[in-house]
Amino acid sequence: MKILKYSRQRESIKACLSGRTDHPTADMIYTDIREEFPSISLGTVYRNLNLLSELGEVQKLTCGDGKDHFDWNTAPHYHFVCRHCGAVLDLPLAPCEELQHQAQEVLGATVDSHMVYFYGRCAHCENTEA
Amino acid sequence: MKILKYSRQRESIKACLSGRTDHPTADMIYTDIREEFPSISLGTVYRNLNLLSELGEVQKLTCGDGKDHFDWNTAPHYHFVCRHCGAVLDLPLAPCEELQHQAQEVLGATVDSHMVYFYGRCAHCENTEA
DNA sequence: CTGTAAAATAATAATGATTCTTATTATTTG
DNA sequence: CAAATAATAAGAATCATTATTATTTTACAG
Repeated sequence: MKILKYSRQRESIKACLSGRTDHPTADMIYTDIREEFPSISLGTVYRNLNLLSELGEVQKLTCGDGKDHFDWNTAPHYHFVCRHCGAVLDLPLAPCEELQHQAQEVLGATVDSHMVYFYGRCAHCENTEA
Repeated sequence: MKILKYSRQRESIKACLSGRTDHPTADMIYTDIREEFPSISLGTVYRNLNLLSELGEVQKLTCGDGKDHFDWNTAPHYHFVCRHCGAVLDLPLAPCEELQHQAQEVLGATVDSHMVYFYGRCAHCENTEA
């Protein structure tokens, strides 16, 4: 495999992601980082996010809104997606390992991970708008 | 709401989807249907699939491979995605309603559905290639 | 039947997210 | 420091999907 070299841009992406809990998209991270690196390019953000996700330092979420979201927390956990405002929230619930074992049994496949997405209206949207 | 008028193309899309269990993408359905309707357009396939999914006659799956897949079976059930060959399989497991209730409790949100995707290597890939 | 209004279509342009290409810059190492 | 190579910025290219528009179908009333 390829040798990784240090880059300020990659560090900045990591710092950005570790500092937020809102599961930003590549574009949101790009917007954020341009404050510090006005010349960073969106391609760099994408390349590094994919690299980090392959290295297991970051988790990629495909929650169904057409964009990839990124999560600094690589521990298995579930997510909720608000159909109204688009927010992606962490669920303070222990992931069910039993489910994964069941899936493996029933399929005769090797199952190494699973993702759970809940959909609905978040508490905030429930309380503000009709 | 808009009144639906009959269309051979839509019927053909429904027939195609109901006749397969491999959760095809819009493009796969397009390829299939062109045998019967050589002049059908991809936009028509997309428009009808989205229409059917809004009507709840079809389920849209976003399993993380960048394309939407479609499922004739609208009953809640889980899916497995083979990271090697890309196959999307149904899981013969009862979905866990309890999970959804837990999610709702813990979030104070209205949760109306959830999706579960398992990832790994399917039995077929496990047995054929290294 | 025939005319009319609404819906659906084919063709194709447009969009949005993501990936790729290339020339240049930064980091590491001898 | 200088060579080797990874990472970058800029922008072109790609892929999936959605929007536009002129034309064709469908439904239905007279």
